[in-house]
Amino acid sequence: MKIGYDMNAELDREKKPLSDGQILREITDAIIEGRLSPGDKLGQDELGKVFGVSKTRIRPILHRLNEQKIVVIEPMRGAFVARPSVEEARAVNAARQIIEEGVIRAATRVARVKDLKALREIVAEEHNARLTRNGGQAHRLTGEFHCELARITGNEVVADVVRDLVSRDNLVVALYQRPNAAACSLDGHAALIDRIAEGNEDAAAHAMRHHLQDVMDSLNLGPKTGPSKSLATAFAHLRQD
Amino acid sequence: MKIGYDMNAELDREKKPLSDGQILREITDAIIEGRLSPGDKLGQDELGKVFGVSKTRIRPILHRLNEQKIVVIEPMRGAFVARPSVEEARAVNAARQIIEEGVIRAATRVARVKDLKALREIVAEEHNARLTRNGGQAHRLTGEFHCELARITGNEVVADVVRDLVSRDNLVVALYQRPNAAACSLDGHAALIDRIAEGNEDAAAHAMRHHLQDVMDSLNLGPKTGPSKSLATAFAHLRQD
DNA sequence: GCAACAGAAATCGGATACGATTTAAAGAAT
DNA sequence: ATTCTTTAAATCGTATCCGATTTCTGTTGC
Repeated sequence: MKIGYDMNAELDREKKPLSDGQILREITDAIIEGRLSPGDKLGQDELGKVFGVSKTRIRPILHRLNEQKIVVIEPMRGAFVARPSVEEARAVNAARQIIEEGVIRAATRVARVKDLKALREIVAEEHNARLTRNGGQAHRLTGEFHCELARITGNEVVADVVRDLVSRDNLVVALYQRPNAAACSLDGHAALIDRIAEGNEDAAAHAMRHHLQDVMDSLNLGPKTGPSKSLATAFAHLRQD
Repeated sequence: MKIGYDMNAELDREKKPLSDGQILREITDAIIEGRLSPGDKLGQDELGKVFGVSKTRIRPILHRLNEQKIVVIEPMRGAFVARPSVEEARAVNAARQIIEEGVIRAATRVARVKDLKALREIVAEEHNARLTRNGGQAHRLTGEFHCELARITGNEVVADVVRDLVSRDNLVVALYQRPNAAACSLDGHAALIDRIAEGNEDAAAHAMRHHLQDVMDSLNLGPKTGPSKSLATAFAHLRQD
């Protein structure tokens, strides 16, 4: 399809110069929510058309996603939605077991009552989301629990690292979808809070490792290839006709 | 700060299209080795001239450094060498204490004889570098020890996280380094190896926390402002006349 | 009929060009 | 003389353009 300058006439009607962060979020959401499947091509020009910007702004965004391991870039070929291997999925989970052990140990040492309260609040929200069949929200809150745990350490750097890992793990979980299994995370989180409340550092660390391992075991690590969808349909909600 | 005027004359004669990774390495090295001081401006055009490329390739590199917190980017103003505050320095060190505790615990569980050998090898190199008054090399190896420790876990993701943290900490140390103090890291590393060899996970974790704390305490956290140098002199070794 | 090859179309990576914004400097007024 | 205003210079962010590489397609040969 040939594009001309007359198209801008329609676009400026609803001024939409999306920021880089918004475009990034749109793409990541599209991937995590399954509107884009692993292996799908992310053409620079095509994405530029979708978001109404030039590929000049698309390219660095794709590189950022590449650093987050959400997309892969093959030189002179283009960008594609990452197809995380089973080994990679295991590696991310193992990394979380290693790093979040240190995190929960530190959190256990410094946790105050209000911190436990915040954690319990998140678990309660998780419970509600689960009851209302709000899978997406529940999924998000599951990650939020671990981020909040990192926040308890009072260390912004640690929180950032954990957030990145959780985000990456979210992608893995979304791709290796689990039909129903997710309740285990609720019990796991409650157990973690109890161990922290007890001030038992070793027990908390042990519980964390097992909790993450449970999440890993609940995944379906068989070969999974979803159908490829077009970029236009994946971002259909952005269109204005 | 004035720049050199004579540097761009003979650059077009050379045939050296450096890769993005090489340019990235050059800039980070220049910052960590002190050839560029915190607050120095990193002009896109100027850097492009230095490396013989267009600013198109410089910009994403600066953004990557920005994500690593080595440079800061102020919108519509430009990129500058990061000037980490004392709080930020403490935060990075604290993050390492938290995360590397998990790392050394995992490493202690799985370490084999060859792994210990590799660690001792690095310590030996550190010792040599210290003897030959090779401060830069010693400094680099100090970080390499921790990266190797992360590598023992067999987890690439963990290794990447640790590498980022070490790189960031290297910048802090380079900025707040006291003239002489650095020998403590040698003894600290040796002690860490001993604890790992003993298989004593708790002792290893304890030693790691104290080792990192020692490094922190050895810094001079008073206000420190180094002299600004020009980009031309900072990358003078790249010139070929 | 199928495989191999050649040319065309498409797309990526990079350089140049241009408007927008900030910074620096020069000039006028009190 | 100092300060405020205005104007010029520099630099950033983005769009457009161009060569290089890949992929697709149509043809040829066996």
